[in-house]
Amino acid sequence: MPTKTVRNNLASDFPDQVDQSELLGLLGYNIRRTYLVVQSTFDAQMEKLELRQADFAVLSTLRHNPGINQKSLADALAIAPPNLATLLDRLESGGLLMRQRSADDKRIQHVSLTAQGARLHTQALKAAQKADEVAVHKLSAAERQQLKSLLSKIFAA
Amino acid sequence: MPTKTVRNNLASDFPDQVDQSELLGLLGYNIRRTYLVVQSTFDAQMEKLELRQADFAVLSTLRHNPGINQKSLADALAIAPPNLATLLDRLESGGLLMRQRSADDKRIQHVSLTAQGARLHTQALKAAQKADEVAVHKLSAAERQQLKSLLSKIFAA
DNA sequence: TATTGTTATACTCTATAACTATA
DNA sequence: TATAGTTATAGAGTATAACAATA
Repeated sequence: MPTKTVRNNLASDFPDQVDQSELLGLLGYNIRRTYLVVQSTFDAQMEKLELRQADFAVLSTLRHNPGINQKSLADALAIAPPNLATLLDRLESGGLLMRQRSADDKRIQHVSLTAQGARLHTQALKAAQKADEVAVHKLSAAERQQLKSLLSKIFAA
Repeated sequence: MPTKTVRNNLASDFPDQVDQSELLGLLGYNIRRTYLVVQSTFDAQMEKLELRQADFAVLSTLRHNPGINQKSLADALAIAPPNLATLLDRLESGGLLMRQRSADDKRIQHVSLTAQGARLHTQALKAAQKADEVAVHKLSAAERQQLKSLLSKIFAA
């Protein structure tokens, strides 16, 4: 094999030799890289339903908390209120949810899924579970539980 | 205490009652929420150095792989080449790194830190380690190692 | 023809300021 | 005065297409 060929491949072969030990020693970097993988797996599974990550989080929360107001929804999902407003506009236009002004306090909007929204949530949940399965298929059930427990210690209030 | 006050606080108190069990049952969502926390902790620590997450990843990789080419750097850090090009432009303008056209293959740029870049990297590493410490302070040393090991099973090739 | 790197561009996500209507 | 929600907008992050230079 000619030396030239080896030299030509040097650039693309280099990645295997890249020393990333410093970055990989940082938990934050491991979480970042894991998030990138999980995110793209999720998006791939959810593509056919035309739902984004935040959309699914909203559908799921509405399914289990019908009539929740937007402030609570925004807080629970860590979405800024202006961004939630436009997200809800879009899902409402698509017939997935309804907003109802509170009679007690007319500032408040109560949000609920429509029947169509509930049906889509059922499908979306399956897709999300499938994405989870694809992303963490290398982990045993015990390891998955362990990972969830460790992560929740970091982000829980 | 008047009933009215309680009713006024209902909206903001609702979050504590929000049922998020479905979302929290998904590992992907746990990783997403953890990433948000870690990211903002990192940004807070790195703010005074005016470095973004990808900037630090580049400085770290250059420190340990001087003369690496942009293709390898892009692959190693999962950054798209056009985005890496502009990122390097910015760091080069700031005097943190140098690009040197390869003599063997004039398509290739070899990238290295300047002395100033190396000094900034040293400070940035301390900030990154501090951010790690702040984010995962609730975890024991054994748990941190365990978490790192579980995460790397998900994102490693 | 294929590869490295660049430019231009667009799209999504996120953050902030200012406004309304209600309380 | 304070809060819920909205509008408008700006910024950062990411992705793609097209190109120049070189192999």
